[in-house]
Amino acid sequence: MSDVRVGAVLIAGPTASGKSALGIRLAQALDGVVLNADSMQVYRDLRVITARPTLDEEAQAPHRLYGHVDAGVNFSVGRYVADAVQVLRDIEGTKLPIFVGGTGLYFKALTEGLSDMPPVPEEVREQVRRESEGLETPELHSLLSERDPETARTLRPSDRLRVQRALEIFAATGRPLVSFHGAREPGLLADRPLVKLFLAPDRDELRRRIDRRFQAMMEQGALEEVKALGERNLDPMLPAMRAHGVPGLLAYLRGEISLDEAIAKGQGDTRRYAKRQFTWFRHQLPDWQWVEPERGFEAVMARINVPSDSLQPFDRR
RNA sequence: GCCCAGGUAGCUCAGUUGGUAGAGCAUGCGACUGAAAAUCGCAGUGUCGGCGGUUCAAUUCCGUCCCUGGGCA
Repeated sequence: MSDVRVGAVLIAGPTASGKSALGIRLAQALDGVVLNADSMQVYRDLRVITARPTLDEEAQAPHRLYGHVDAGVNFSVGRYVADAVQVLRDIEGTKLPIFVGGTGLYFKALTEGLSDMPPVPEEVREQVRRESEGLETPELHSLLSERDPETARTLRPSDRLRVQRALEIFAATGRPLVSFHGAREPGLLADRPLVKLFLAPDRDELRRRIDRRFQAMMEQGALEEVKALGERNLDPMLPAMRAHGVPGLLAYLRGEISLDEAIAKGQGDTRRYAKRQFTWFRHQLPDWQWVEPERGFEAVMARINVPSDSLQPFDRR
């Protein structure tokens, strides 16, 4: 019987590819816990608009790292990994971790690790942000060139977010961002046998599903959810405020665009994102197994190779 | 029926004082180390509404027809 040597199952794929349902099914079949690996489904305030599992779905299998963060928090990969460490510690030896999500960077951090960089204090972030206000991105880049030419050379002068991040790290540590690169901490899951699956639906079909799903979200109360979020008057730069659908629906609530335009924007943002997800996984995580979504379950079971009547014991080393 | 304004990339439009055309968006491809559902780079495409005429040369000028929008009747 089962001398299963699987430390974790990782399920990725573009939005609307059926990952969540597969996660639940696998958790039930393998006595596992579904761990979120999606940068937006962590936010408490957003459930409908991020297609986070419903209460009903969460009741069908243990779920962790879903909706555990306030929308006012500037969450990040670093924090995500820290949270994942905790959860993994909790369930170690009792349940099989099944990571499910669409955020490639989170999966990469989990499997390949991040460089050890000190967190940037909030004051420093604020200071850098205040300094960049009103400055064009290329001007920001020249600023970086003066302080940290080494990192500046590696960045496009138009890439505002990365330029800003480099400025923050330099302000916080006095060291070039790139000086931290190279050595990575070992990934949280680095030493375990993993089953890594990317659900790859047909593009045209995916596009249709994305559009349909957005409509369904509207019927399920997406607008009310976004309205409540808007009433918190959070900084529009916060990640949660950027979730697909949120900017458009907020603009609609402010009377700036029509509801149809807001919906079209949400759908378009999601479609373009799905395309980037294909690119990310194809090149950044090339060793993942790509399967059609319908074949996800059997693909995992085949790799795990457990007789279906004795799914219990796992050797997780 | 008459008058006016239009018909150019998948969409919205710019342009060529006559030498076969371009931006944004969309699409495709790509980059990616603490905002990653973010941020950013590259690329393609056109019977320039149809048919005639003038011209060495017409998407551009002329004629005519068709279509769309507005106005008048």
